[in-house]
Amino acid sequence: MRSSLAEQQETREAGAAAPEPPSVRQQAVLDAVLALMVEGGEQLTMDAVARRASCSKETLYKWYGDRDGLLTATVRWQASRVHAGREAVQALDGTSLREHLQDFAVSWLTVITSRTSVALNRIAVAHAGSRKSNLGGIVLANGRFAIGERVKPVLEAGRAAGLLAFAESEATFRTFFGLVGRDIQIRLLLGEALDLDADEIRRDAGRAVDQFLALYGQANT
Amino acid sequence: MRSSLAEQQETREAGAAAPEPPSVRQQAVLDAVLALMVEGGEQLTMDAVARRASCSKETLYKWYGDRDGLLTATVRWQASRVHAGREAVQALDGTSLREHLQDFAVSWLTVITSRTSVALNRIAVAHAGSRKSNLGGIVLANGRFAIGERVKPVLEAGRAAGLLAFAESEATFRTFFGLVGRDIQIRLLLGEALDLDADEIRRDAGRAVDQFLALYGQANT
DNA sequence: TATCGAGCGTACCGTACGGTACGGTACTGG
DNA sequence: CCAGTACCGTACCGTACGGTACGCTCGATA
Repeated sequence: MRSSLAEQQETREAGAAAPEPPSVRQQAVLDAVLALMVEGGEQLTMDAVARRASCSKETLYKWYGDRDGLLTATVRWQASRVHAGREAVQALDGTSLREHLQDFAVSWLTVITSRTSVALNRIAVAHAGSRKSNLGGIVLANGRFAIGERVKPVLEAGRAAGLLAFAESEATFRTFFGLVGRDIQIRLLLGEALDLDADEIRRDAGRAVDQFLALYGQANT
Repeated sequence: MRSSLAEQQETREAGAAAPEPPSVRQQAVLDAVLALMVEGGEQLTMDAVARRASCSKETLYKWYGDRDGLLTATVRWQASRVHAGREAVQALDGTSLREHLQDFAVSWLTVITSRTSVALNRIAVAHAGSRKSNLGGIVLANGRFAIGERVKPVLEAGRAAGLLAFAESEATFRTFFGLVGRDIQIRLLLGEALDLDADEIRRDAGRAVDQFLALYGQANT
């Protein structure tokens, strides 16, 4: 865990860098890629993408260089859509802290259980095995790390308000992350068909927040 | 989550079924596959396996039918090695409960951070995308579900001894699972290079057990 | 020693897929 | 009206890889 801190930083950098926003037509192409990924049946070949997007392979290569470039652009494109703006955190009381955490938990669960996320993560994981162009880094940067950066200020505001007690916000966030996600993501990635509906997600999130506050909360929560 | 319970059962069945134990020579072949997976550099092609194992492709096809069969056999082979015998749980006191949980946490963290597990899970995840022969099911059955089945009796014994309070052991185990694993597995699968040494694992496990007991423990723990 | 099966090494086949080339069309600016 | 540009569709190339065929060696059995 020691050796990787610098690398995480770099990863986050790399993932955040957006070379240039795709044109409308290009977005359509990337959406076609996403659609193919989610459907999964088709083999996600350049031919399939071109057919699906009604464009020529030559154009794909012109725009994205090679297959990896296309995949990378797709991952970035999806990432750019997920980013909800990070609102500034002001004064917190017990209720609003709980609500914030609940929101994070719900939106995180919603994301990781979505067919898009599962498909994208599968691609990225598979890719991480064979090196070159780290999709994994981008996915991490825009998923796990992005939400971490959004949650930590809330935790710190909670601490400042005397609602939470903890030493390192990173470690504390990771506990929160574990309580929320548990075994869900790995089970989905490995092909299990658990589909949580909005209600179950809300209940799950609620339980996670309760547990988190039981561990880190102070008196008046 | 409702619809998948029967399927989980089935998955577990499927994963547990061992058709026939591989001969020594066959084990050597499977070990060669594992080695290639872990090294990752090579492309895990049938040629590569044959070369590495010093056997002919024809033999591979004779023994395993096709590439999928080989992969499946490899996953099962690795699984068969991980299974530590499940010792019967007798009377627990606070200390021995804590020790048991600590052991589980340590061994789980050790497994999921091992290069073998990461490589294997990558393969299985990639495979889960394209259907057919569910490696994912096997990995789940022998990883996540197997440890669940071993932990739950301990939890129940702890409850019987008045050391723990909870309603469903499955849900309780999942919380434990989340507290132990947090974001580690997904980060590793996505290619991050965090390598925990034995010491960090022990500390991590200790923290997880502390937190778990804080949530579910009764007085005298 | 003759026979046989198991299995190694190598050569081979078919195909899928990444990547390139090119002709044809529509739109834009002069 | 004429370049020039962008891009679609299709045909094509090279190669990597799954799967098969075959000759050869070696150890076991009679």
